[in-house]
Amino acid sequence: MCASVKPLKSFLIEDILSMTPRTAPDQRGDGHSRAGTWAPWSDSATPRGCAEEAAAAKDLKGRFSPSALDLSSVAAANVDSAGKQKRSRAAFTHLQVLELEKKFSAQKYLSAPERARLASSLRLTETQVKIWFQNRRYKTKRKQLVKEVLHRSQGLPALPPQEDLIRTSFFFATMRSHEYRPHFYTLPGLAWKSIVW
DNA sequence: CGGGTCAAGGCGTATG
DNA sequence: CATACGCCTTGACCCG
Repeated sequence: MCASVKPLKSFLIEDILSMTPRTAPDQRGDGHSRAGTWAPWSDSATPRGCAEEAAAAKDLKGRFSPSALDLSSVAAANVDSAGKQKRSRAAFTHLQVLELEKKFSAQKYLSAPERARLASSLRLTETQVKIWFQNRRYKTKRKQLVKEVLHRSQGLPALPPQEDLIRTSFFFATMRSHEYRPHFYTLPGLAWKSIVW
């Protein structure tokens, strides 16, 4: 597990090695994290597997510098000036995402043993794998919905009424959820500005 | 600086 | 009751 504390822009080895273990990122009161599998430092005081993943980490849509060390499962947070813990956001490596996508294309849901296996092989926590699959399913669903709406707007066959209703309501729920995403809002005539999937 | 992306947070719900 | 899921929403980060 290659963890880091923010600012994430620092990829210096000394920065990373100087980190101290922190509390789990998902000490949440809800079901997302009850597995309690967060143990990035569980079997070593130093990050493991960073070197071999560093190359793969170069990509990540060019977000990180070429010299970036692996930021996978960087479920780290630091403390801001107000003394509050800053929320963290892990950045999975290209390799990890690749494997997750591969698995996802094969199956949309994982059993607990499968999740555990995948998590350990990718050096992620089970919670991270679980959340990734959840987010991935939702993303797929959203894409699919918008695609259908676009198709229909182009005069393709309509869905059966009931299903239609469900999907329409879901669509507008999606619209609501993207209140701050103007590209969802040029709806009349569906002159959508920037749907890029 | 605004907008896009995405991991994670939050809440309601289903299941055993 | 514990756990996982769906459905958003938030917050950190990146890019143009």
